[in-house]
Amino acid sequence: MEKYNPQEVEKKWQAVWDAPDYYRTEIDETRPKYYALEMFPYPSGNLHMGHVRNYSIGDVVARYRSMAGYNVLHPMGFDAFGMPAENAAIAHGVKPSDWTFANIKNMIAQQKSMGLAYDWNREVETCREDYYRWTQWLFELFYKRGLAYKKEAAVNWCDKCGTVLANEQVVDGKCWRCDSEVHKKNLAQWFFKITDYADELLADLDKLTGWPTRVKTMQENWIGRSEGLEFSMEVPAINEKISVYTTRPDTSFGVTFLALAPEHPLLEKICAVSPNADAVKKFCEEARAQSDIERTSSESEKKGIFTGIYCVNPFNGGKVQIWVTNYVVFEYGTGAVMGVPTHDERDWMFATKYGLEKIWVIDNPNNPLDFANMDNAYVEKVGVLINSGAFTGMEMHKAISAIIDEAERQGFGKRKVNYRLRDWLISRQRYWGAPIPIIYCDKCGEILVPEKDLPVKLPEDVEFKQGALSPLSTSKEFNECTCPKCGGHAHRETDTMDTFICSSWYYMRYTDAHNTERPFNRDKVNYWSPVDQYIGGIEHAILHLLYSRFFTKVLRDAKLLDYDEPFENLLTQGMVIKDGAKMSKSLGNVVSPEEIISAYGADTARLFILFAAPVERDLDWSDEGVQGSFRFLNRVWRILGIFGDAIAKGVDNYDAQTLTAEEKDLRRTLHKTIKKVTEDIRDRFAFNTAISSLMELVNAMHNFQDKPINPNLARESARNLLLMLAPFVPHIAAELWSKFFDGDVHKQNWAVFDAAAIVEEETEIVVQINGKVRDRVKVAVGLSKADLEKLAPTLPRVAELTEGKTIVKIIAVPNKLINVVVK
RNA sequence: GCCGAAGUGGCGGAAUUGGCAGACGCAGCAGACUCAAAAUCUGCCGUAGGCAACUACGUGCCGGUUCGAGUCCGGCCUUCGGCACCA
Repeated sequence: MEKYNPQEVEKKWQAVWDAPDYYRTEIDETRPKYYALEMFPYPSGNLHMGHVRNYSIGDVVARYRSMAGYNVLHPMGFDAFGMPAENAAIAHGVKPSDWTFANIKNMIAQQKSMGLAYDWNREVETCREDYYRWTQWLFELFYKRGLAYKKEAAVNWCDKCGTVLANEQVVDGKCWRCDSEVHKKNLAQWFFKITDYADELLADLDKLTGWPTRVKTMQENWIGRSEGLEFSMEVPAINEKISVYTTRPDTSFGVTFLALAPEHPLLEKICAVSPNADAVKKFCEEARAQSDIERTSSESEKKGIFTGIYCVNPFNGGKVQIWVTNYVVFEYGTGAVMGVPTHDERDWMFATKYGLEKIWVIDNPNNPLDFANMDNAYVEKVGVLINSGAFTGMEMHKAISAIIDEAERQGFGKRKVNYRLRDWLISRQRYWGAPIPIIYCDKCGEILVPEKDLPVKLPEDVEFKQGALSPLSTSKEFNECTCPKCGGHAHRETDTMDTFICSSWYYMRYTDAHNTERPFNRDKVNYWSPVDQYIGGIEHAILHLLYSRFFTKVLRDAKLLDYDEPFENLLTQGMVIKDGAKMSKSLGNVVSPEEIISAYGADTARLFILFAAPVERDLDWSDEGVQGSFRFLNRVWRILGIFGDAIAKGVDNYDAQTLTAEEKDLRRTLHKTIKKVTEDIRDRFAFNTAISSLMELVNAMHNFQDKPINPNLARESARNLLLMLAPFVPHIAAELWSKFFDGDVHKQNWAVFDAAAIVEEETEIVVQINGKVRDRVKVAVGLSKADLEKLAPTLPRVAELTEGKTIVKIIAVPNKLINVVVK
């Protein structure tokens, strides 16, 4: 047989697979469905190794399921709106659309060079009118359901990107994309009301048994649910009430001060009567001038100023000083916090610094506190109330609900659940995104663009200036319009939508990619969804995965679909690193997929990347490792060449009893491998160990390279080896299959495991003395516990080593081991 | 501080249910083939001692449970990730 030439083989099969309907997928009720999905890429222009890893994993899953009898949906598309296209326009004067479509074309060619089994008929590009039309339609759906609203707020602004950002896009006070510091700006912006779904987004994490706990924990932290009491305190001096939120109502009798955020709206009235008004105003201004990083760091010094005004603790009538502080966050809770120095560390520090009163209200009954000599707050969740009126003597957890009940009975407070999660800011002051379909009429105000007028198309006569507000506002043609209601003068919203909106529903569009009446048909989306296996990077643990869950729940409530969660199982792949660091241009450690594919072929690249590390862990790139994978494929090629004549002579159904002992060993290895590879792919995504067992099988076949082999066994082992290789290395598997077998390897049924083949008459068991391995013996399979116990002392090695000692007991595990315990 | 994950040879990693630690691969060493090289094939390859059979030690650290622990329990250490002035 000629030498393995990957370039030739891969070109040949890619041409076959590129036929228009080769991978066309349709609804088929006769087979179970399986939706395999990799996170669609941003069209940067070139695939990197992270993509290669992502798609290789997805392709194994999809190809395996297809051979295992499932009707598999495996689509691909492009998350095509976004900043880089616009930056290219600013830097090089190219149109963002030209730049994007050229990149997509290039990336599709690269994906095809990997031999991926996608149904390209369903391809989605979010920047095309036939897609963003429905993104706008969905915005309108959210709007009609009261889930899209515009409000003025202090929002996150990135100077470098020239746009606002969602909270999820601010990482450690910096922009997720360009890493420059984000600051607050007051702007009127569009929001999606994700907080309406906070409770369900949290509760349904329990349904996601196929998700890594890490991701679920991250979402749980992000949503940040807490239960407590919200109650109001009278401020007699201005005849107003201030609302406060606490998760520790049991400490309510220990309140000695009230801390307000500098943004608190009642401060204006308080200042009007405060003897200290000028200093308070100055303090607020200074605090608000601080950056977000300074404001929210727990290391920053806690500062405050007394307003000179008091409020009343409704539980005991106590007089409470009102302070303004730099550490209370206005956006969370009510922007006002009750100060209990004795049972909160931060309040203790603050009260100590400013000499405020400390009242102990909880004691530890197991280990009473020495109040006179305490130098810290008591914050353990063990205790009994003291100094707390009618609640004195009550266990603290009981007291929490009793005190809430009392506040509700008296009408000054109520049980309250709070979330850290904020509404999703979706406006962007950028060009290359889906325009928000809103018109502002001079007379009628804010109006949705009528459905028949969608899409609101992106204009081309715009200026891309760095730092300019909303490029769309520079297009007069776009900006000026007439009111769809009264026909009068109106103008358009010039912001576009966050691209995370586009990516929140693309996996639904795949199920019905060419629908011109709706985003997708309900029956089709219900047939294919949820996604059975979603595969992507951990960096989307919160952003994309939380937004998509939110979208699914809203669309369910709008009766567009009938399930609660979009992604049944989630696999988060590790990064591809080299020399201990993420591949990056600045470090000069980038290995380009094109380079590897042209040198060794896509099959080698896929095999190496799947073999070198478990999918969830980071993968260290190794050029020697790649060569090892290439060697293995050559080995496969060679042994099948050697087996060639035998394979041709063999038949598919034969009596395995006619095999020699050595041949039976090979057949046993073969069927053990079928079992292991099947379970590793199906149940564990343990591709590395699946491949290692395929290597062992090939090693076992190699034992016959110089010996005659039973043709039937040669045929059986070659056949199953190729079936198992097919999902991992599709080209070489297809080529070798076509040499020895009929049909298309990828359209065969998956390898069938024969339990009878791995049955052995004898098995080797381990003989231990006091838990240490001292011998191995061959015994009949299934030899009973009692027989093994009887056998043990008769073994020469046991007799030798136990001489002069007493056998205390013998532990026997059939087919595994005997352990002789001696003294 | 809270929550989560991880720690095994020179390296990537395996050991799925408490039962032979180090599968498979990489690197390395030795040999075969070759005029030679590449490719290929064969063997060795945790540490220490020993000519060897073998023995002792060995899965981050300390302790425990068990006939038996990489795996279970208690207490730490280190690394990575998330959240964090959230009341």
